[in-house]
Amino acid sequence: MASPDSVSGVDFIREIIAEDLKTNKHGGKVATRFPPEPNGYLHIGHAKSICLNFGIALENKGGVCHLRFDDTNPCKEEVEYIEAIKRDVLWLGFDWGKHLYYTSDYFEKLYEYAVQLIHQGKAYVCSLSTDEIREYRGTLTQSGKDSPYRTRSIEENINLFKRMRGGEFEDGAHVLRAKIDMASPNLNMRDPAIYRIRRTKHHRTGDTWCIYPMYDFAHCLSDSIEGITHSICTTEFENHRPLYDWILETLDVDCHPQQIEFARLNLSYTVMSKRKLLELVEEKQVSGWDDPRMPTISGMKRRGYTPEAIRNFCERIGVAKRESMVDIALLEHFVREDLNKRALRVMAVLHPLKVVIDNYPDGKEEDLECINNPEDTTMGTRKVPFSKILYIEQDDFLEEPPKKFFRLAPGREVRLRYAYFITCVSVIKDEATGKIKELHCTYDPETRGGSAPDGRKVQSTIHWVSAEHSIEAEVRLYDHLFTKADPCGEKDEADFKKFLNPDSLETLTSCRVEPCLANAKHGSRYQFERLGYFCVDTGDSTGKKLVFNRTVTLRDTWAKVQKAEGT
RNA sequence: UGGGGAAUAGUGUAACGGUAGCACAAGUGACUCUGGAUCACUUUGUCGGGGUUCGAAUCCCUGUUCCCCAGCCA
Repeated sequence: MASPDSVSGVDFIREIIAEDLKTNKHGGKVATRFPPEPNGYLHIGHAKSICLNFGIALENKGGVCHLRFDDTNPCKEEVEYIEAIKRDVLWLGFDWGKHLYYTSDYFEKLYEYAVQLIHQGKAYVCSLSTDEIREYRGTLTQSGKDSPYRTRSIEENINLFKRMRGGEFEDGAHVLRAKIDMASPNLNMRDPAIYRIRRTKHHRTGDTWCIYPMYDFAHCLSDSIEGITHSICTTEFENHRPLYDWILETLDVDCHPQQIEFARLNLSYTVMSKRKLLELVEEKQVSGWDDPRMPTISGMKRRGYTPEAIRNFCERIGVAKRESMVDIALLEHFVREDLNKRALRVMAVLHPLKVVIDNYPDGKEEDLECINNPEDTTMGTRKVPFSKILYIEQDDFLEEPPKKFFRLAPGREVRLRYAYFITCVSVIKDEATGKIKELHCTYDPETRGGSAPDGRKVQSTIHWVSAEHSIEAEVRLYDHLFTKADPCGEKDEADFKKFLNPDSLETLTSCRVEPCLANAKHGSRYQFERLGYFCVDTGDSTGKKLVFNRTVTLRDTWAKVQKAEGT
């Protein structure tokens, strides 16, 4: 029996938060955080987390969400990533306001906490080597054994820890460990390392430090310092929660946030780990982190996806604990849904086929009125030039049309969108190859604008551009990055690259687009009628050479028919 | 018997002892100057086995499967 005020239909995390609010657990406050490590670009999986954390803050009165860079490992982190991450979060539509933090800002405090732990007899300096520590840790089924350094006196530990900070030791010589339980069935509790020596320049603190806190130590305390109420992370950290809680309890801090774990997002036909994505970037399998085929936020942005579409997607997939694989078709659905409402329609011919209108006067040209967006008439109309010689799509003509093919064929009449009805009268082929070179058609002057006064119907409407007036453009067609829905499903982790899709990028260099596109701005999005959504590439498009990225195709029932017939 | 999680249409996610719902995908039809969009309709599901109950996806027992953990990564 559901109580009338029970929260239902929301995810389990929001349910917990609503309950906490009701019981006044955190004094009515809601503070979340998004804590990326600046060691790579953000991807759609991060978008899920961003929407969750910032979304929760937005939904609750007085709620806040901090952006905190978890920069505790100077070996892997770079400022370039920090800037990229900030840009991507903003682009997605979220704002941390004044709440921008860095774990490195807490290094001094964290050091003091570590000293306090030593004083409490709850941490010690261990001088075992990495290999020895591993040996002493035991295995999943066998308990570990105590380090011989576990019994060092507090004074000795303090002295050693100070000298670690002072730079007296080489990397790896010592490590500070929490003194918990080497027999714990949870390996994270077997005296985890909390500080290690790294004589590496940090991108923010420079050479100030040569010891750096580990994630487990830094994260919970950073949350606590910032007054976070709900620390939301992914399920692989579930095993770390006892340690998270142990540190905050042992140190007796005022603020003890609740860690809650949810399942990370997996998307079909792509990979979702910064390590793997970095590998693709470094091996030049893609042009960079913002390659439009990448599942990164910057890649999707360059591809033409909108923040709204991504947010809608994140909302729709929900939040739960079970491992799952979301169909990339769902993401594409939200992209289409959003773009359908807002994208300007234009005509573009990707694979041009020359068409001569035999009975159209030489040298004549006229401007025909076209609707910019039938979904939104406030977007108005534009004039598109028409003339005797046109280009249509090669796919829109078949010399021997199968039964369900409605487009142009010898003797058949179709409509040129917003223009005239035309009838194909002859086909000119290359004598050597047999390839169709051009079509000759006649037009019906009575059908100007696209409708016939006698009311006769045509089976289809095709798009076109005027040969003389259209401009050349390069168009990049993208397909899934991988050929396999789950490229990481193999036994061998490294095998994912076997499934890289060799056809994920097809570059078309002789496309013809409407003249109105001559001054199209970087990133602006269009629907090329009957083809899909495209945007002006921000990287390579110039005034001299227009470059478009295909964001996503239109739903294509003809393609479906063809597939069903096995052609 | 290492420990920690999770199992609901093809996919994802609701239902918190009371009609298994929603979205995508798939299919059918209507409409259409985009084979687009839109609209209507349809197919498909509670991991297995026991039990409690008038009634179980939900509670109990039991089995199975999948994921995570042996970094001085996060």
